[in-house]
Amino acid sequence: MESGDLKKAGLKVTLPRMKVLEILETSNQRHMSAEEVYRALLESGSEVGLATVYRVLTQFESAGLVSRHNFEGGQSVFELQTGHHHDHMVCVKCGRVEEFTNEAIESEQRKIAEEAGHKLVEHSLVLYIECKDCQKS
Amino acid sequence: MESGDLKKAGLKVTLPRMKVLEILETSNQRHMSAEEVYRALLESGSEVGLATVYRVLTQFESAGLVSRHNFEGGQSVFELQTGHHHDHMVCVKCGRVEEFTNEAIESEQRKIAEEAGHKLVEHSLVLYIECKDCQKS
DNA sequence: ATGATGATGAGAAAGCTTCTCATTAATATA
DNA sequence: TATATTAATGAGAAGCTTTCTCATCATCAT
Repeated sequence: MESGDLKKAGLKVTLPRMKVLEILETSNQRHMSAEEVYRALLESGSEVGLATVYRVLTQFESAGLVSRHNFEGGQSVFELQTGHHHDHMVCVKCGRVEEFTNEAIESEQRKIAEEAGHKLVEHSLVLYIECKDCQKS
Repeated sequence: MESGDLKKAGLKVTLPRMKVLEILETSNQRHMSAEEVYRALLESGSEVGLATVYRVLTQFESAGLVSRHNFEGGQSVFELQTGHHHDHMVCVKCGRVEEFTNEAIESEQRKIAEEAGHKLVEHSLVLYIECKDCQKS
C-alpha cells in the first residue's frame, strides 16, 4: 500500500496518514488499538498526536482502507482491510486474535435476516476462545 | 422472578436490587442500557443512584440473571436471562432489537474453534439490519 | 512561489463506567 | 424484638476511550 491508495480514497497525502499506514503494514500485530498505533508511532520517532491517530483511523475506515472491531474490553481495534471478509476468534486469556471465514455461517445469516423481512447491512461475529497455547498452561 | 432468585444467586435481597429486577421485568423494552434502567427507576419514583444501577446490573450478570451486550454505539445493554441462548439483530436506523436462534450457526462455531485447536468459551453474533419498517420509510 | 484549503496538535471536553468512602440498610444472633 | 456485624448504597470524583475546538501548519493547485 502506498500514497496512491490515499489519493484513491479521496484523502490528501499527508505525513501522519502515511506514517499510520506504515505502522499498520509493518507491525507484527494485525489488530491494533488506536493507543497501540500511537505508541508505535512514537517509538518509530514520529511525532503524531493521539487525536490525529483517531481521526486518521476513522477516515481510513470510512475510506475502506481499514476495518474497526469492537471486541470485549472497551477498546476498538483496527486492521488493514484485506479485501476478503472474515470474522475473528479472540482468546479471552492472552488476547490473541485469529481470523476465519465460513460461508455456511454467512449464508445462514443472510437467510435469517431475510426470513424476518429485514435487510442485512453488516454483521459482527466474534468467537471468544481459550486458545490452544493458553489451554496448556 | 422474585426475591428468592436473588437469594439463590447469593445476593442479599435489597430494595435497589428488587427495583432493578422489577424494571427489567415490566419494561416493554427487553434490552435496556444502564441509563435507561436508571431513568425508568426515577420515573417509577425510586431513588436509586446510577452507580448502584451499574453495580447491580454487573452483579446480576455475574449471577447469570441478566446478560450484557455491547452493540455498536458505545453503550452496553442488558436483558433478563431467559434460559435459552439467542443472538440478536439490531436495526441500524431505529435501534430495534430482535432475537433469533440458529443451531446450524451454533454448531458451525464450535466446529471452527475446535478445528483450530481452541476451546470455544462464548461468542457474540450481531446482525446489523435495516428492519422492515425502516425500509418502507 | 503563493494562496486557498484542509490537516494537525494540544488540551479540553464528552460519554460511559467504575471507584471511594461516609452513611445506611439488611441479616444473624441473643 | 433489639442489637451487632457485615454488606450495600448514594454522591461525587475519577478513569478511560474517544471526539471536539481552534490556532497553527502543511499540502496541493495555480
